Amino acid sequence: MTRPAKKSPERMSPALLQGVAEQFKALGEPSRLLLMNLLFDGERTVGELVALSGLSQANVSKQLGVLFRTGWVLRDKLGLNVLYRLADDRTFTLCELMCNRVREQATAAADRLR
Amino acid sequence: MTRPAKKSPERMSPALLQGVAEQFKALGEPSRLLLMNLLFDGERTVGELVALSGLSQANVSKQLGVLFRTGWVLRDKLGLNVLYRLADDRTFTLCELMCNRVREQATAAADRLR
DNA sequence: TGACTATATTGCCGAATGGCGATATAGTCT
DNA sequence: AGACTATATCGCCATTCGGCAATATAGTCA
Repeated sequence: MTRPAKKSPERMSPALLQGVAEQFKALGEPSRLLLMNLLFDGERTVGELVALSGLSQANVSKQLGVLFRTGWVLRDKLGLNVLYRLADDRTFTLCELMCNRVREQATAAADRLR
Repeated sequence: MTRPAKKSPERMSPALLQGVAEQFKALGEPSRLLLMNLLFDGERTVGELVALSGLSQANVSKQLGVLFRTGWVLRDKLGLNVLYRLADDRTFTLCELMCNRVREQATAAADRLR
């Protein structure tokens, strides 16, 4: 091995690797991302999210469950309703980062076709 | 609806939603995350990644293909070898963000058990 | 109490996906 | 050319997972 080969910054433990992967995976689904995006506006009940998203009630409830278990959203019971809201400020940073990436890739792909 | 209900900042288009989801999904797998982590040290050939990761050659090649197609890594042929390297500086920011999240969740969970 | 409403859960199915062994491809060396 | 090496791809299997219809749960109201 004659190439530079920087010194390792820090090897991620298998457990951390698994944990981080779960976080990413939770956001790696358009339906869940849509729900997160709707929650950018503020807290919403499940019913509101069903109406706004066009997804089925069962599906919305299921995907919210995933987001809740992975710690991306919080919930409060309010009478019959359940209010969901974003749990982490970093959500905005994250999504902006990814959106920029996707947009850059799109323009790069467009340039490649010229 | 009597709750605040902020004005929508911006609705993500279905295409953007899909694109962002693909980005997240690509990182939502421990094996791929491990490869990315190994590439933090600098560029590596497939063979080196196989040795360092403990994954099979076929699997490493496959997962690198996913990371390449989603734009997370770049590759250069060098004789018989193929050198892979990270394609996006944001990778570091992203992983740090997620790692912090996971660590916070772990300590929070630990506190909850006291 | 019983009727009603909002949400969660269950069972199911089809599609997508990670991993493996085997094989194909492409580049190197003599 | 032929032997060899590094990487990519293929076919397969087992598992995971999104979505749906139906049902269960829990809270409200009269």
